[in-house]
Amino acid sequence: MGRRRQSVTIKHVAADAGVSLQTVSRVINKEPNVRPAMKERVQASIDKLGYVPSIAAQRMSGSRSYLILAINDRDLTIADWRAREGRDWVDQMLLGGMLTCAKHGYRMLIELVDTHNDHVERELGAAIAALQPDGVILTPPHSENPLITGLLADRGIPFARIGSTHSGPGIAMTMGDTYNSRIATEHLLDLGHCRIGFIAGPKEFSLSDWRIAGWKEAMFAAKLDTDGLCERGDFGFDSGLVAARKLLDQPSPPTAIIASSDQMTFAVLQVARERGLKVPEDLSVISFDNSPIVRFTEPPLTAVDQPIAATASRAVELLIAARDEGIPDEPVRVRGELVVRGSTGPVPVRDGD
Amino acid sequence: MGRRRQSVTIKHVAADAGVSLQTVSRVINKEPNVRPAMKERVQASIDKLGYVPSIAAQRMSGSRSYLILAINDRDLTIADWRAREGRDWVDQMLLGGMLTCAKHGYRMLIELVDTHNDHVERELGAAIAALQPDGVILTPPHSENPLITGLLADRGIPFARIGSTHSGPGIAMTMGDTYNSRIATEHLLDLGHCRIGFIAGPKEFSLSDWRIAGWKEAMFAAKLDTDGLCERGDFGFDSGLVAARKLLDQPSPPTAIIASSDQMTFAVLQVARERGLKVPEDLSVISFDNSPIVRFTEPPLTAVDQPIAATASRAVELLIAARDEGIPDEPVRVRGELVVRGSTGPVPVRDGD
DNA sequence: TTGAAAGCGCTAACAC
DNA sequence: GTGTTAGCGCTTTCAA
Repeated sequence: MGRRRQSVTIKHVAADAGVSLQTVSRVINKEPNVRPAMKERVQASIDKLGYVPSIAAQRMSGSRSYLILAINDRDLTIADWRAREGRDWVDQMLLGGMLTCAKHGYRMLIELVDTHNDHVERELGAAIAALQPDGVILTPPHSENPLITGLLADRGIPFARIGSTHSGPGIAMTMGDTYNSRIATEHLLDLGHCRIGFIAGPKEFSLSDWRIAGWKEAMFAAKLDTDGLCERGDFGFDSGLVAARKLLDQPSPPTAIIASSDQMTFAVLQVARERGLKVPEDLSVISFDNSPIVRFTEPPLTAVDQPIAATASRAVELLIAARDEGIPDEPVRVRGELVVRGSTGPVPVRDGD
Repeated sequence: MGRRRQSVTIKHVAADAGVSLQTVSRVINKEPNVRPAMKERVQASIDKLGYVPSIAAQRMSGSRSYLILAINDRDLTIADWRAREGRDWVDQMLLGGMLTCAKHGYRMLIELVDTHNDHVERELGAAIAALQPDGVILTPPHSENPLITGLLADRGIPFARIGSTHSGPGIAMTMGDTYNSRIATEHLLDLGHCRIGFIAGPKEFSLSDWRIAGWKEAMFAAKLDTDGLCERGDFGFDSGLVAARKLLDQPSPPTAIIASSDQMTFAVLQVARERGLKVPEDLSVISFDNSPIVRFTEPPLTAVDQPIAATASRAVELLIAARDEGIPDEPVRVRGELVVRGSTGPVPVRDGD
């Protein structure tokens, strides 16, 4: 195989343009203090020779690595991939992240890290040491893992915490969970629903409670009661079954249910089917996530779309800008939207009312 | 921000262990000619200090970059991501590729390249120059683009051509299209079907014809006629409609149809619905791809599963091994399998027969 | 505004 | 078996 060397290096360009390496470097990095004529001459050589700087060399000499690391939970991600149930969280991150990276000459690299592991630090530390990324994007549940945020802060690497509003190091970002939950609730209120149940996610995720807050906000604004209308699940199907049954077993059951994940919403659908409740005639249902499959259920689900791509894109921009401009000290909010499909309808008229 | 330096370098380890840099390097790279006791001492220092080599530095010194580049078609990939229709081609590549990379201390990086572009070479050349990957995975339609394969061959970078059996540079790999198509056909033959239609992909993809070949093999083996039973589409829904109508408009229409993509299969389903044909009672249908959504149609589709993860994983292994062992000169086949669901059934008994 | 020198962290080549 | 030297391609000093 033989050792591979860069075919065109900064030296070739310098020789071709008849200038020093330094001048070429200045042109590459768009530094000031280069006479336009000089700049043009160097650029011409660059184009002629098809020169592209080696990021390894750039990184070596203490400059940027042009790498952004997107950290995802290993087990969750692999489980999703293997399940092949159409969840496209990773794809949406790539869509938003990669394209924005490309715009700035950066690359995005996905790294799977096991949160529930004693060696989180070792794992992440190794990735950092090996890759020397210029920025890191953390997704839940990593975003609020102090071992991880601490490590990154120590190393002085800019990072974004998606799904976290804590103050502290890094860029706090949310996908507008409170807002999203509120507009979902308002959609149901507009349809005349008064008893709106909510199936929340687990406490470990901050966003679980933000979503509850959005729902309560809307309910309180409409002067409606929320007692007994909130159950918790773990985002999974089975937990959704339990929660849905609890909600619908009440003497005065909800006429609409918002569930904090697609899987839990599927569970609501199943429980409704078991009890002969038609969706949306007897029960309206709204899902969170809006992953591809929600269009293939019967009926297709009205769902809160998580703006994953937009958030990843914004994160990349902020991370790249962090070098020169620092990071915002307020949480950055990227709002989602409600996609109305067939699972929500007017409140049913109750027999005997 | 200040320039970030590696916190623990090979020097620290060398100093801690009281040996030369070279010895540490030898231990890292598992080279022979290091006395076990020495090796142990060095390893102890590595562990103690939590040392991880910088891949930038490794790459700089003419060694490996520990990077594998997976090239995908830009437009197709972005369109899939935006459409959010659950196609998980990229995820499956990551699943197979990333995990196998990780096993060997490599990383996989996705790069989007526009095939139908004059600057393919410039685009890919830039990625190569910037990243200096140790290997490249090409997917259709890049796999058979001579501009791309030529460039890679020139640069001496090992690469895998998925979906290509051409001889020539690089590792030719297939996902067993002929075989897959044959077993799909045989499944239908076992169910008693004799008139089995086939909707192929476009000529630009070699695999289109391999699939036709597999279907014909099975049909010929069963001494059945294939005349007028093969139409071509472009993998898209609309082309599937046209093809399905042509097939079903015949005086003696097929009782089963195999379509070369999920979208074209959906089209078959729709045409069947239009004509009041029940699936699978009146018409059996088999899809290629087995992307997540095929489980959500009515009925769920019997489908040929493309072993994307397994192929990516194998590609990574071969690419990493290429450095020391060279590449296989025969095409590497990774076989898919037929996933039987609800869209295939016994041949219908025709009225009046 | 430009250039020269030093060094980033590591490995290949060679010496011992 | 182990150490020494030189150099990868680039950017950061600093000098002119």
